[in-house]
Amino acid sequence: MTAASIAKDLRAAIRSGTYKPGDRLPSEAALMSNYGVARMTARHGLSMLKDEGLTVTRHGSGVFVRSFEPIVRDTTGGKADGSSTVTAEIDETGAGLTVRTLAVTAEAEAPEKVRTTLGLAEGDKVTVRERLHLRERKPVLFATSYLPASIAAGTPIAAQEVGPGGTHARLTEAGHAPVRFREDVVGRMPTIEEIEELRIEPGTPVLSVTRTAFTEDGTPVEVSYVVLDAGEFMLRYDID
Amino acid sequence: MTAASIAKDLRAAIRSGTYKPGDRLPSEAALMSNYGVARMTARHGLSMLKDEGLTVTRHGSGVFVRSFEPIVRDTTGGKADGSSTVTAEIDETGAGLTVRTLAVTAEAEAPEKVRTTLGLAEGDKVTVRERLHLRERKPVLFATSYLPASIAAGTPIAAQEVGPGGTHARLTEAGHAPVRFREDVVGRMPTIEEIEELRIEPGTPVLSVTRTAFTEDGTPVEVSYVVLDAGEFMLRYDID
DNA sequence: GAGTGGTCTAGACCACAAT
DNA sequence: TTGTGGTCTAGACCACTCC
Repeated sequence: MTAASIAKDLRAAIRSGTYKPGDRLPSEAALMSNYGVARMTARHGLSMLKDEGLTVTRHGSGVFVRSFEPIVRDTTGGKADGSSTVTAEIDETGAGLTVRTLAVTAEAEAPEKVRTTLGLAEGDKVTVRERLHLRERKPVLFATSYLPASIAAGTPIAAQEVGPGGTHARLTEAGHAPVRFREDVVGRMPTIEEIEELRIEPGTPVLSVTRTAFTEDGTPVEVSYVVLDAGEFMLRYDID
Repeated sequence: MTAASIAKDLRAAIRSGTYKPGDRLPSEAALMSNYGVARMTARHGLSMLKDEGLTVTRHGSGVFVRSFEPIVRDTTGGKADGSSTVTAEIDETGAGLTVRTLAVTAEAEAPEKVRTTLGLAEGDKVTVRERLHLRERKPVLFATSYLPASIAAGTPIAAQEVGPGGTHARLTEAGHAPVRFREDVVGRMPTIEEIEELRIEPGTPVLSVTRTAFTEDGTPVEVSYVVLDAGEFMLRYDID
């Protein structure tokens, strides 16, 4: 019962404010002598806090209390001016958040899942856009968007630079204005790839958002798979 | 590097379908002899998968591949008929999901956070409702709602049974129809209390939703703090 | 009873940080 | 150089599951 009780004590101390965000917790050696336990037991106690997302460990320097200052990703229904979620994100946080377009493929095979969502036939091609959002150099969001190549190929959507207003503005110009959106949100632990790509701290989940855009007549024109570092974001939905 | 490589091998085997949801992974003893490592090393490899939410361990019986079949919590903007999110949840999943009202307090002190959100003065009382949602006996969602006692006290909202249509129907009858909602969603690891209350598996995050309901003139009439087992839910938002 | 995971000990060597 | 966390070994005892 000792590892758990070490964790319990430290957790209580963090909650009560004895240790504040950024503070260093007692070292493994200190816990060993304070509690009279073996090193693996002290470590286990500390690792529980890490798995709860309460602390971050810095090799060679210590275990520190974590802080949470989320970026607010505001997804408002109201403004039907074509301003996308992406721009909303940038506006919200100002200069701190930057977007990097990683890759654009004008015509690619559609994965099964995408084909079903977009209602495409086998063999139909899609335009793929991959982008990464960074906050102060740290990657915080990774998104892959798929659009029917029959709509997007040959437009700026299939180019590296989409132009002002983003893909939604281009879709509107092409007569496929997206007016309804569906976002499916799940929370889960990151895959190894996501841990590397987003440099996610142990004990931090991701939010996985599947976003589908529909035109007025209900035709899906874009599906995006967005993975966000849950330690960096709050999703805000304003409804009705 | 051995614990990590055991995890890597097993992870790959799970992804490729060698081990399917519900299947049992090799025991610690098997991994010890297969990889020629000490028990703690084999355990550490397995614990990585658990922390990723890929597996569940059953004491005395083995380590098993986990499955994910989410309840869809549909939060549609459209239907302005007073049907609440709660009923939507029930409708979605049918008989599997039940709601239990844990406690109702007609007049209570408002926590600082609640007072600010609802725009109350110090000393103003609130009506508090706590409820728990269960899926096949397992608790999956815990919610605490706060309403100004000046509105709710003396109405069925402050009673154990709110009646048909829920609190929103009662608010509408009382001339405080909630028509706009804000949901703030964050993902994080559960607290110890949440792990116990919702019986959350290790490696499973929670979704924490702060929901605020506003009347036509922008007055907040209810704020709810909802914690969902992320291993059980998908949040769906239909926008515009 | 045999097999499974849960916890703990006591010690070793390594890698990184701060000084 | 000293102190920090990261990893691994070899063994012990316990608690739970299934036959």
